[in-house]
Amino acid sequence: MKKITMQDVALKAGVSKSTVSQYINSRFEFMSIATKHRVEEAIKELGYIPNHIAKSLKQKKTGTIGVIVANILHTFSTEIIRAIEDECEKNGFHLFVCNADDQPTKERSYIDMLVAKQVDGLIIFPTNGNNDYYKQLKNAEFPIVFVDRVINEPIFPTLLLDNESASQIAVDLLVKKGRSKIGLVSTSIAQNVTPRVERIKGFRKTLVTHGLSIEEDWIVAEKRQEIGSKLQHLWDSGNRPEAFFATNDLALIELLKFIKKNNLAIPEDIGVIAIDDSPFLEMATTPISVIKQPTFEIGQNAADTLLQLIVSKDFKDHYEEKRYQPILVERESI
Amino acid sequence: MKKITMQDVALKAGVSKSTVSQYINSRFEFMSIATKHRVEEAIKELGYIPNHIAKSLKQKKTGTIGVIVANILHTFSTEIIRAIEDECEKNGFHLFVCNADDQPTKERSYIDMLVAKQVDGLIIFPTNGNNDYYKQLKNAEFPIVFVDRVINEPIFPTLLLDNESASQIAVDLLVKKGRSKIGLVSTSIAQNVTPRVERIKGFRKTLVTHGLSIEEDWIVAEKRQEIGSKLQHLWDSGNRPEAFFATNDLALIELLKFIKKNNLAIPEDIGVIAIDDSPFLEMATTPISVIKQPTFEIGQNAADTLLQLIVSKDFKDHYEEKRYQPILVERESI
DNA sequence: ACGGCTTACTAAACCGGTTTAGTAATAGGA
DNA sequence: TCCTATTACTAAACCGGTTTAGTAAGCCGT
Repeated sequence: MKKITMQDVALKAGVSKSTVSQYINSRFEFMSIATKHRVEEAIKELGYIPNHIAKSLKQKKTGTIGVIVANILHTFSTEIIRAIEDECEKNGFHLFVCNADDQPTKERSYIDMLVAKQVDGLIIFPTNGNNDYYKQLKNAEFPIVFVDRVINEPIFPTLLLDNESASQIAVDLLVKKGRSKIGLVSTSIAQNVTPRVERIKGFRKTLVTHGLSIEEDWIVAEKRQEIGSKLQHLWDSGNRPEAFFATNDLALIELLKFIKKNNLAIPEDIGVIAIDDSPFLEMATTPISVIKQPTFEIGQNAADTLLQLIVSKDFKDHYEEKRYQPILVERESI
Repeated sequence: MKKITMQDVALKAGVSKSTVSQYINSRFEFMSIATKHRVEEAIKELGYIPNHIAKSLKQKKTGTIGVIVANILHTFSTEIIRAIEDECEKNGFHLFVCNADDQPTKERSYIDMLVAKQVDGLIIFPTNGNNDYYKQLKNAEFPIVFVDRVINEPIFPTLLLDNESASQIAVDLLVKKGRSKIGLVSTSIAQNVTPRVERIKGFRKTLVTHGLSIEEDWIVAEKRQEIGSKLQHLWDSGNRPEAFFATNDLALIELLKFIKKNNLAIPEDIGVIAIDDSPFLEMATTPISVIKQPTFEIGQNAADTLLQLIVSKDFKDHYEEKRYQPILVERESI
């Protein structure tokens, strides 16, 4: 069935397609009331829907933004995306969301695809394996904002949690509650992922600050599927921490599975604190204490920063990282 | 900075842009090796990235699909979307995902926006307030697949859970475990949302099948924010069920909050079963029994059905609903 | 009455890639 | 040597909306 175009509307209304375009874009300064009504009627009668593809080709903008997430399984990622979506929508932009699964090759092909689709800008949770390509895009003055992770050079605005601070808050609270034997659970740092690396660093620093020794065996940083067995091994060795600090939600899930499996009571047998929240943690039998990221604010700022870059085209040589303060939500698990 | 076009590449390689287009589209049948290499070199040297906008205008297809979710807060929605994404990606399509918040006006404006962006098809979790518009799109032979909810006429393929069966499985299990006083918790049915309505219907039917009376006060179907107080009221009245059946994950969250607030033990003081799962339910102190939807299969089939409709353009007058069997995951909460 | 300015509208070029019909050169067979 | 078919490549129209420069009519002031 034939698609209705402006030409069809023009013929129906007895005007030119330029006039129809003026009408569609609400440019009425030099348009008579009679013309206005005829075009309006024709559009209604024919059920005309504009084709944004043609408009985008001419105007060299699409009103779309690409978001490339390193690992969408993290709850905080989807929360940040929600905020980005809301902010973009307010400004007439829509998102393509892609999940790179922490793979640089996947990330690269997504960047290519999104650039080919002429997105107006990108928000990337970078995997850290495409640094040269990021530079090329910088040279091409393509608008990008990084979120959650830092790359080797600050060529684009970068927004992320103050990770060391988050760890410090966690350890400070554990110590305050009388816990001095503290373990840490993380997903793998093999790829040098910023939050994980920084959180472990913050953990170590704060232990030292409290005059506590660092028990290397109590730091579990593995692929998700291996966390459980590593924790079991540690537990069975007899030299056990009194509490665990999980550095993200996926690590927490594995930790809770381990705790369940060993029939441990929280906080009697083992204390628990984690970074990132979930609705279920609040209503667990023992509600879990967490350190939240201000995900809404991060997402909103990321979107605003990108939209500003898109409009202004004002590219700086370097950008200062923007760090966000973590938020303690103290419940009953310590 | 000027964007590189095929014309630029053609000039650099000493060929026409038609030749470059042939190269880009891997049409080498009538192309000499020398030409091939010259074009390849030029593309590499200039860093040419194709503009899919121009391509889409000419070919009248964009390789994008719109997904409009009625309420993205439901975990199963995001699981279905993940499956749709995976399947679309295999076939070279990408998604715009929009959240209608159960509002027909929002849904309508998203449909307009996505059609204007020339998406090749739509997957909609329909809100039930745009039935005339769906018909217009059917008449225009625009490819659509509905998921999770049924509208008044079967004009597009529709995939959803066998909701009554899901409720039956829940009630059957509760009865089997000796529970005869059973309450139900749901989010609001004010908008006649298919799953909620059908699940309550299935609940009633199965109670009757078991010779159990239907206690109207024990059926709580409210806006999410009002569930807690309604449950409290019911509980305080003294006439209490032995177990609750939550018809979706958001209702379950409110139920668990209520249970927590009243310091009730699961399953000693109250039994719990719900439709839809979450990682945390497995590792709760009392792991919660659930009835899962085969979300991956539903999503994959929805994507395949739409892609087939896009390619074949074979529109039928009517379509049979496709119902998916629920899956019981029996844990310890009954 | 005439000239200049404003109003109302329009023709056609453009955005960038696709595709089709056309052209030129070459090779092979009669 | 000539004719036909194939190979290799290209010019230009097209997709649909935007935008700019142009045209015509009318109004106002001199």
